Amino acid sequence: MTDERPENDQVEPDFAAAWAGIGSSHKSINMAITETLRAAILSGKFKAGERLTEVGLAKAFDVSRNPVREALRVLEVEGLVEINPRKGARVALLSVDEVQEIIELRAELEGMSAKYAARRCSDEVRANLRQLLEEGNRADATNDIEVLTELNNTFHNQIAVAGKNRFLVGFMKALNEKTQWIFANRPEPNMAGNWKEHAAILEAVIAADDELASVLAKRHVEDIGKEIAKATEEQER
Amino acid sequence: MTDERPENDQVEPDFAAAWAGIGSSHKSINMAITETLRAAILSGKFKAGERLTEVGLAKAFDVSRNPVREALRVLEVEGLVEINPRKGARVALLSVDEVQEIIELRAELEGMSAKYAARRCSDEVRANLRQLLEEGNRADATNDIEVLTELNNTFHNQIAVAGKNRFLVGFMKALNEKTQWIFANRPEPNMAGNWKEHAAILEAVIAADDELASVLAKRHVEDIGKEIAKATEEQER
DNA sequence: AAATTGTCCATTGTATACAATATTGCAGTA
DNA sequence: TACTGCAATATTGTATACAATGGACAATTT
Repeated sequence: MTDERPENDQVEPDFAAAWAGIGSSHKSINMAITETLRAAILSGKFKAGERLTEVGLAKAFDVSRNPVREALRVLEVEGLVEINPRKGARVALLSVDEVQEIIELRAELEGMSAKYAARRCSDEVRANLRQLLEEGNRADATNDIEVLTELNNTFHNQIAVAGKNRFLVGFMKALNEKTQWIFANRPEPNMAGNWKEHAAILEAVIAADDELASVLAKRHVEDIGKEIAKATEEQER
Repeated sequence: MTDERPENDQVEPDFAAAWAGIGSSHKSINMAITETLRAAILSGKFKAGERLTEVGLAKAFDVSRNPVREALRVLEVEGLVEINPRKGARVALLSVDEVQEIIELRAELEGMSAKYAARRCSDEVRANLRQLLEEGNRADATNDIEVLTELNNTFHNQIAVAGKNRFLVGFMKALNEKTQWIFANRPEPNMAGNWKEHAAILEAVIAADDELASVLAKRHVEDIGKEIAKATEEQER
């Protein structure tokens, strides 16, 4: 090719503007559909195994089939959709074994994240975690469920990010989404005492006690797994 | 009617034939393109950061842009391609930090896999691992590089599968691919003694010594990381 | 009745067409 | 020279069209 491209072609590192979609780069339809579909699946709006026809979705979104197809391909890679060539797409199914495997892996990764976070978080991140801890304690004291579930999510994300491994963050995000999905397809489990565990982990991370943070985080996810198992059993009856 | 399809209706593993459209009733073009592109990127046929225009690829494959677009979306989720809305796709870049993070995470996951494999592998799997060990030892003794690199790949996969966690297998596959990619973009590192480490891990797994297997596997990947670091340094000069 | 075949319809796979946006090249100006 | 404005071009985003496949079901055969 004649065209030798200069290497300093990087995207402007102004995240805020890019994120807000202010500049020229607004979201394309296929991305919007991907996000909407993902949210719909994770929240249980589509039943597991339900068929997802391209025309059906295209009509629902009032777009052509192409953006829908692209979204489905993406969601397939993410494991939320299952595509059989020339047969179509369905919402993926999670077997009981797979649920266990998700929890098992998440427990390990969450422990790893907490370990790294305890070792690596800067003073600034530490301050953020402290603030998160206090907010959570307040919400827990007043039993503000709404705020608590919100803080629960930010908790897991902050720990992961503080661990400073982008790929670990990505994997954890995927597994967290799947956990959310599992919950959406089961009777609401008992989340009482959940924040107490989060608080203990946060304190360990803030204190830079990597070993304790790791053990607590791992056990925390295993506890979640037990709740899921219990909920699953009850569902079977 | 006129053309009776041959009874041996299996998917022909010969990519050329499938590409020619002979067995086109099974593999769709977008999948074939995804695989071809993935292999091309991982093997370094495309330079990191290189632009991937839809029309360019479509012409190269002699297809329309749609299958190419779908392939690019998939590869983006896998982290091999970077798409900027309305600007196009390029081969993703791995920073030095990201390379380190990949190795760090791979080391942990490989250790985890080995641990699980040692605990869980059935007698049948154990027998397979024994066979793999012997084959590898033979190839190592005769210094058969070709066979060794092949066995290296099967080694990592077998350990992962023996760990009996599908999601762990998936994550490891992604990280292994990225490692392969890293190697493709750097001077060939020194792989001598590589099989020796594999053999030690296999022996530990076969002996159901989970702790040893875990430590050895983790260290093995860390050694690979050191080789990469060394190769990177040399490249900088 | 069971198995087989043929036909229709729903759906996916791919190509083409057009619209929207980004990039490039260049004329004109200070 | 350096720079701005603007047209020309390249490229992506989306819609539509058509071909190919698969499944359901009636008609036919055994």
